[in-house]
Amino acid sequence: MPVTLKTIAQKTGFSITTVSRALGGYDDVAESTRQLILETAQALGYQPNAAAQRLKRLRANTIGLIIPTFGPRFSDPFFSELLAGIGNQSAERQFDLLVGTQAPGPNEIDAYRRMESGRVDGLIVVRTRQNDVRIYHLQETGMPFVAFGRCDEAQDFPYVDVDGEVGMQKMVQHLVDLGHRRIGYIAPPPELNFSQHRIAGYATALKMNGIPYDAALVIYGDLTQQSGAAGAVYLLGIDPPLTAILAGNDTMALGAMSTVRERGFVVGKDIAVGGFDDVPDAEYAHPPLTTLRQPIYDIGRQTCDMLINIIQGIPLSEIQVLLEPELIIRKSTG
Amino acid sequence: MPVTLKTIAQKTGFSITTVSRALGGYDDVAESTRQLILETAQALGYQPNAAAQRLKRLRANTIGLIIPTFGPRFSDPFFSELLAGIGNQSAERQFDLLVGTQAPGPNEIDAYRRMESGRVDGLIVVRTRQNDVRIYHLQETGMPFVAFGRCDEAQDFPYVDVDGEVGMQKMVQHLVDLGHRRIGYIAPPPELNFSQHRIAGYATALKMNGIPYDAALVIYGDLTQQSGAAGAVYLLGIDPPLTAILAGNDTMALGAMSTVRERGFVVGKDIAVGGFDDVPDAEYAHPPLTTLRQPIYDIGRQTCDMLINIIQGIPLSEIQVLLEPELIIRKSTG
DNA sequence: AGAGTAATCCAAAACGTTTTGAATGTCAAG
DNA sequence: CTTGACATTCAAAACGTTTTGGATTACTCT
Repeated sequence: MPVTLKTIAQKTGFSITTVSRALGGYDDVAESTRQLILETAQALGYQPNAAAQRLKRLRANTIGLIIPTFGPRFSDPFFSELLAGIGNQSAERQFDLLVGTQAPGPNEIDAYRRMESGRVDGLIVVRTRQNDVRIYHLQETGMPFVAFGRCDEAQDFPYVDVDGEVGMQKMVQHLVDLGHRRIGYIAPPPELNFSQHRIAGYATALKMNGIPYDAALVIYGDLTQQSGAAGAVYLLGIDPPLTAILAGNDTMALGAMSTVRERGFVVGKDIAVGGFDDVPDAEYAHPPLTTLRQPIYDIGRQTCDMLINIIQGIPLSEIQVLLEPELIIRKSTG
Repeated sequence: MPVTLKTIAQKTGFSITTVSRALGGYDDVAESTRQLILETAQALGYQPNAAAQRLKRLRANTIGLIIPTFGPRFSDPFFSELLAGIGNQSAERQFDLLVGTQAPGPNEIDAYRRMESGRVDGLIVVRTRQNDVRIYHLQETGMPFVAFGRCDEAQDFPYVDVDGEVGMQKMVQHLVDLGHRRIGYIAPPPELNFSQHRIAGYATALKMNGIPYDAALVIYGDLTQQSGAAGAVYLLGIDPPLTAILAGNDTMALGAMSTVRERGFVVGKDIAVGGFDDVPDAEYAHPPLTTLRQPIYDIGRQTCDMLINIIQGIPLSEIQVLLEPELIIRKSTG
């Protein structure tokens, strides 16, 4: 028998209207009345019914996030940090966080559709892709969303991201400054928007240093540690030999490090390795990984904040936020 | 202007009642009527309003999970897998998953309270502790819950867990069979219920092999890689020297491996290292980590299933499930 | 004394769905 | 022809909250 406004009304002798107005902070309730009602509500442990509020207000006060979990062995530190940021910020803004788990594929759109019909007021979209069907769907339905990931030429939407191009330029420049000229790159999947920017940065920096871009030194991974390990197997087999391997994210870089060591090389001495993200594992890797820091937790908070502002009709100071990653030099590059 | 039952009613000429009954599968609607209503609903893209359904049914069709994210650098592969299991199963059972992020501490109970008031029908509790205030709170409020974690003597509730005691016995026996007699242990925090079972298993197996239990060879970590690394620093400083280091979870074991290598030892040759969990990182570590496998993804699915069954009044075949972990022997023990 | 204003309180509608307890029409049996 | 049963459809209540548009009373000013 949950406590409702009716319960408090019966207990205090005021109407449901007065109780609602007292609890809601309206100024047309006598102070003595308000105090009595507040004390009674507190004593009875009253909690407003979320369903009733949402029905009346036509608002869910909930945001949605679908994590692209690719399978039972899903493990990506990126999402741990992101979820921590989003979760903390949504709680701070008094919004609920509805989480789904669905990898890209034929069922992906269904997962997004299931979050509709009054369940969420907006969505955070991660790892935006070229001609992303999720984006088209959300734009078509008018569902508010903010992306952690850039848009491409065909789609335009609010986002937070880091400038992968600038970041990769810094990383390549760092390696060139250390004397490297044959630098391999394990790129994220090409359909991901940020992949192209990171490859562009890699290519531009090589060019700026008079080093020809060689497509043979680039292999695509799928952001997992295994694909990084496999990518390094390929890259280490190239002749003339490479002296550095970069990866489009830390997880692949850590995988690449495993292969480098497995092949008998010393990471940072024989082969330099660099990543992107600066997930916590990067710092405690052996050796610690040189990487480009994107503040994943803060980005989580920021995309959440932006989304809730859009939902609440609060104008954004910036609709598209591109952050500059910071080069974190650790022992994996010497 | 969302499509409602009223819209369909106006379009088809039937009442809201008939539309609701047709869509709800009642058998007192003429077949031709039902077909017309279903087709119209489909054509209009009708989605039932979740708030209205929940208000009327007095049910949220949502389960809650609060992830103990300890800070902005939160990264625990255990929760990635767990979330994937819970998320997939809740979608399969057509329940929403509400996620909060809150570390243990003074605000923890508030996070649980915020999930009440009609927001969720039940909760999954992870990493149960001695005299867990969360458990007391949920039992007091009558909120259904299932734990991923055992109960202690003072509390009794439905759970799924792995038998840490049996697991650690297998791991210690494996090391003893390899000739190890001085085995250090980096234990999880003592207040966690599973920590005691794992220490008990470690102590029992030593005793069964005639090796005295030495409290000086046990240090507590906090389940993070850093605490594993620091624990190994302590353990490697013990005289006479240890030949093996065990950790209460893989993440600490991986941290310990870093320290072992940093000190110039060869993991698996000079110092054996073993963990618990078998998170994906364990497999791809360098060297791959010997560990005890608990099927985290499957446990996620199972705790979710049990919780939804409790919510729906479906009797559980087993109220407390204790699984036997499987010893996965990899190169980190030689 | 009367009129106007302000303070305080409340009834009822509304949100969109589900369910109950009907109403209505048709058909068959007596 | 009448009655009862069955099939099909529907009005209204209910869920719990918020908000609108009042009603009532008291006080002040003319």
